[in-house]
Amino acid sequence: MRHSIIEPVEAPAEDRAAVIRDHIRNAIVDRRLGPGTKLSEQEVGALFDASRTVARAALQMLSFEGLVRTERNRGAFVANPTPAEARHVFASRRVIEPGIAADACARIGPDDIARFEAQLADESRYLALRGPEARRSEIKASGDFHLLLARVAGNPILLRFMEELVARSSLVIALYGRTGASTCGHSEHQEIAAALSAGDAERAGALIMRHIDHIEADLDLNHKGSTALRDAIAV
Amino acid sequence: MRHSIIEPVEAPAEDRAAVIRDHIRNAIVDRRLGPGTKLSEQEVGALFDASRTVARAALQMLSFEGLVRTERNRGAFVANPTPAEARHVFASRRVIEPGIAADACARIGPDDIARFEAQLADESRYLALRGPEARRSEIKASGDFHLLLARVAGNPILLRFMEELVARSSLVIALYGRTGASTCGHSEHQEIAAALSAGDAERAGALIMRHIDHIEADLDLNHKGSTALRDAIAV
DNA sequence: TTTGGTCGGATTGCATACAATTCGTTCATG
DNA sequence: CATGAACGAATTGTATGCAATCCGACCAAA
Repeated sequence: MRHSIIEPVEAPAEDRAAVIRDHIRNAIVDRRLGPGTKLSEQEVGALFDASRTVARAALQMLSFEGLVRTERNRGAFVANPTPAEARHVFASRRVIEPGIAADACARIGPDDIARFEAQLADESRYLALRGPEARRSEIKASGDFHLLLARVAGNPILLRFMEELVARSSLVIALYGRTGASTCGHSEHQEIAAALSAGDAERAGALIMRHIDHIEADLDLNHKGSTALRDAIAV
Repeated sequence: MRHSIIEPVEAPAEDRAAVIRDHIRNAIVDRRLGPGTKLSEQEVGALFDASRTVARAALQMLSFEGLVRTERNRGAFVANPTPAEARHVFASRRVIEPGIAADACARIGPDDIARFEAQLADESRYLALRGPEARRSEIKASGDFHLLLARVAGNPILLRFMEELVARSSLVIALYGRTGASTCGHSEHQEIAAALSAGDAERAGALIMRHIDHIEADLDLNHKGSTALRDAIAV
């Protein structure tokens, strides 16, 4: 009944650009769109039955999130992070996530714990499956864990920062990931959730830190940086 | 001569929307545009001799930064942060800035130290002046100190986050600031810079934390939250 | 084969026209 | 006087047209 006053009965003419943005972002995070893929305004618009204006707005949003790189008079492309950018992403996560874990620890409640359990169950399920499709879902779920953590922390600003960082991490892993170290990640997620449930903020922070270390250690961030002239002389 | 290859001789047809965005952002941070001010697309466009399309793009950027709130079919307004949002801003800074200070400590060099000194000198200069004009410059310079810190840290992602947080802080201070506690802030900036120069990351982090505490303590975040029905029943 | 130049298609940047929505005003009614 | 409906001005949401720009194909010359 509590919906009757606030929530409109029908869809409130949702922002179409945001819908397009969400679809494309999911496609990028799920690796259905590889780094470097061209995203033409006309094509995107046609795909969602919208004009270039709306498609352009969606691409602009994605460009703010760092998932899409736009070049003037050339168009928008799925971002192709350099190793340096990849390191920046993880350095940012090292700065932010321990603090988020501490906040989450202070605010976590029974229903949050239930959400964590559901999340971990999802991860286990995907982990059991095989094939590229399952692997994509697994990466997605792994990111969702960190977003759940941020949501529990209860700070919308930090949540938005984490959304950006998690999405960019997916791109980085797609580009530089070596193996399925995500299996190792799952048990770490369990430990983190346990520390949170126990209210041990310090331990949760330390575990998160180690977890990020492990994710980054599984990347191959050397010599892939395309020794192109362009990068060599880049200012 | 090193400019001859990379940098174009003429201005490279800079993005006009970004120019508009920067102007409006400065106006907001400098308090020339107060919270709640309507920013009509037509007016903004006319002011910069551009069409609504470009003005709209600029407003969209500012909306992503949290400086402008857009309501569908109603338009864009300078953000009017609630006390809760204000607390989120400072909570985010508490999470991020100590980490930035640590990174800055690890990378700081002689030229950076010189920049800090120049920055502190600027602050002193504005502090000596009187009048609302001087006070605006003072607030701006105070924010610039934190941005310089983030720039020295060398992580573009965290720098962008800090740009957003500093800008929103200005709004919050404009709304809820009590007195000129910024004077107290200046000596703290000096201490922080000293700790950085000495390479004492731990002390720098602790000082930053206390500094943020002091800034927030000078705010009056109670009972100003407009006990409007709208907020009372907000989901 | 490689280098340099020109042309044409395709795409973006921007301005503008039209449709949809909102809000203040006016006015009729209880 | 208070309430509510209806109208109209103003503003935003969206589509589309035109000019500017870029890129690849093609071709000529060394």
